[in-house]
Amino acid sequence: MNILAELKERFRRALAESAGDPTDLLELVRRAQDAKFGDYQANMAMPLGKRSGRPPRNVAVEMVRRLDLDDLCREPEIAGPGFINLRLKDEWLAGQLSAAVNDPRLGVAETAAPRTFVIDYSAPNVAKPMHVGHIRSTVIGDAICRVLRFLGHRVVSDNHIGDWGTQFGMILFGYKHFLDAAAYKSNPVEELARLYRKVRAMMDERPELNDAVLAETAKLHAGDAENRRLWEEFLPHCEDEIERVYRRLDVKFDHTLGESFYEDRLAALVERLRRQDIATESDGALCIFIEGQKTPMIVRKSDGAFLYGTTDLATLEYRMAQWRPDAILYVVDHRQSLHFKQLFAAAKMLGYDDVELQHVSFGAVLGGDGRPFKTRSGDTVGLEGLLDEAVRRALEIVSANDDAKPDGPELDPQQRRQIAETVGIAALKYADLAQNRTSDYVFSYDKMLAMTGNTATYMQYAYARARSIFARGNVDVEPLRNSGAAIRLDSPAERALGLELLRFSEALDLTAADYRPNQLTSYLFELANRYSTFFEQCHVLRAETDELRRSRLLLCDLTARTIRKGLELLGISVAEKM
RNA sequence: GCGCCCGUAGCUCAACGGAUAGAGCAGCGGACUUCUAAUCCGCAGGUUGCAGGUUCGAGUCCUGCCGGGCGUGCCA
Repeated sequence: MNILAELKERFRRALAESAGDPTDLLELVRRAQDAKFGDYQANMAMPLGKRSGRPPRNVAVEMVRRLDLDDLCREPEIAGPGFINLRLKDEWLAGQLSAAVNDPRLGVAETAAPRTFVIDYSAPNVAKPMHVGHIRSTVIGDAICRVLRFLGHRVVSDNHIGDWGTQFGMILFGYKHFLDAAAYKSNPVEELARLYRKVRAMMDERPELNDAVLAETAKLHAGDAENRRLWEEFLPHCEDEIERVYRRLDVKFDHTLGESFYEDRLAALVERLRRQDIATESDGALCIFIEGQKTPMIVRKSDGAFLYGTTDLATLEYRMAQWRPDAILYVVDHRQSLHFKQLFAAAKMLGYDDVELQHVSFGAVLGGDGRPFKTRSGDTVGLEGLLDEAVRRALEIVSANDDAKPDGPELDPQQRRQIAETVGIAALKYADLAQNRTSDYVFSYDKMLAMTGNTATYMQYAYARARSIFARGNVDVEPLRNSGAAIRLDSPAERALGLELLRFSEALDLTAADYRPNQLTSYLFELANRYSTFFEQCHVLRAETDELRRSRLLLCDLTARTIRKGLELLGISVAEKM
């Protein structure tokens, strides 16, 4: 059940008699900002009054008279200039919760209008080790995939890795001049990473090396046998390296079609662009000039080489032909907004105007000096080191907490390590997911690895506490769910929790609408918060009556399942004990 | 120069044109003989960068200014 959708439907019927499309007005039905105004509110009386020249309060009164809400709401109240405040009936809430108890989807319906999405995210340069800057795209993109899929959309995730650019020129150059053969043999990934860093550092000191590195890249692109052979040898190692990180982050892709996959399509594409007069020559380069934009998108350099815009255009064509998507999302940091503007404009010129092309942008990660975080700067925080640090911190807290349990520790060292891995990685992911800002943020261990307050840990803890009640009380949850036991919402804490549980569907819709996982983190935080209050105030196992005990157990069960599902959709897992 | 993004509590951030701008962290004060205190309850903290404008209503939209970030024809 999506309460908001149901309320909108009721208002739609009430508005049916008035002329015009009520869609905009229905957007003014929303959750109450403050609980003292009720559960939901409708704010359309003011614009309607304006439109018709009548006092908004009169409009509101008439609206209420036309509304048919008796089954779900108490008598609506009109307040202020014409706000219509709605308070849901406890019996109706309880009935909806009972329905959710027996629904594997927890009351969330699949969309009536499924779409096909291609989602482009993560996309690291595989020739160099992943660093902290890669987290955001990977984690946000993965969460968007999971949410859209759960809502019933078709999702194709595609990791457009950088496997064909200058970075390979750098390791080719490094391999030819500075290879430690023994190290390469025993751990190729590490040795390639070392070579990358070494060449990177040397280029900073001696710019004249740029030409030599570019020459290696050019030879690769031109089909030089040795460079091609080496590239084919390096690539699997590079992919192993990123795959290890993805496994640890629990991130999977349907496809990994990197730049090199499109290499042999570029010449034909560019030729077609030229034939269709979409691209024209300027200063020796082949350019697409876009209306209203000063700088063109260059698709072929004056030396004949193609650029990443060319590859992206070829990639877009391939995706359109292969998957016929309704939307392609690019989860990439905001610094590339001009590039995407150009790419999307060029796609339109090629006739792709039936597809939603979205740059789902986010701010860059800055170093401690406030400068953009770059691999080349000496103090790079490698992604794996960051994961290790998160897990290390989590282990300290897990151990301290377990040691402090009233009946003594209940976790063995192996369990503690597993929980620390779950909690630590979750903290890291959550730091990115909880943020809406497109502005940059300064890298900070403390911020990324925080485990108190609005963090994944808080929700995982709420989950573990809810689950432990069933273990402690020896309650078998399946029969309880099937028992048809009633849910009671007599106390404020129970009612607040129950209402929040029924908002899951709304939160997912909000998340999908603007591709913003922070809508889901906010919801889960609020839910865990309501549960924590409930947990303090309402004793479950020692409830006054058996009926109340069963009702509260069902609330615990629903809370646990909703938190687990919500976190799962963010790519975060839970632990049964913490 | 031009373009895009951002200025909200000490810090990090929420807020779909709607009511008295909300959280977390940090600070202060309470709550573990009671289902896990990674928690809960309370207090304090704001001229939403500045100045105009549009609107019944502006943190949100428009204009100008100040401050910051990013991008800007042959890197990705």
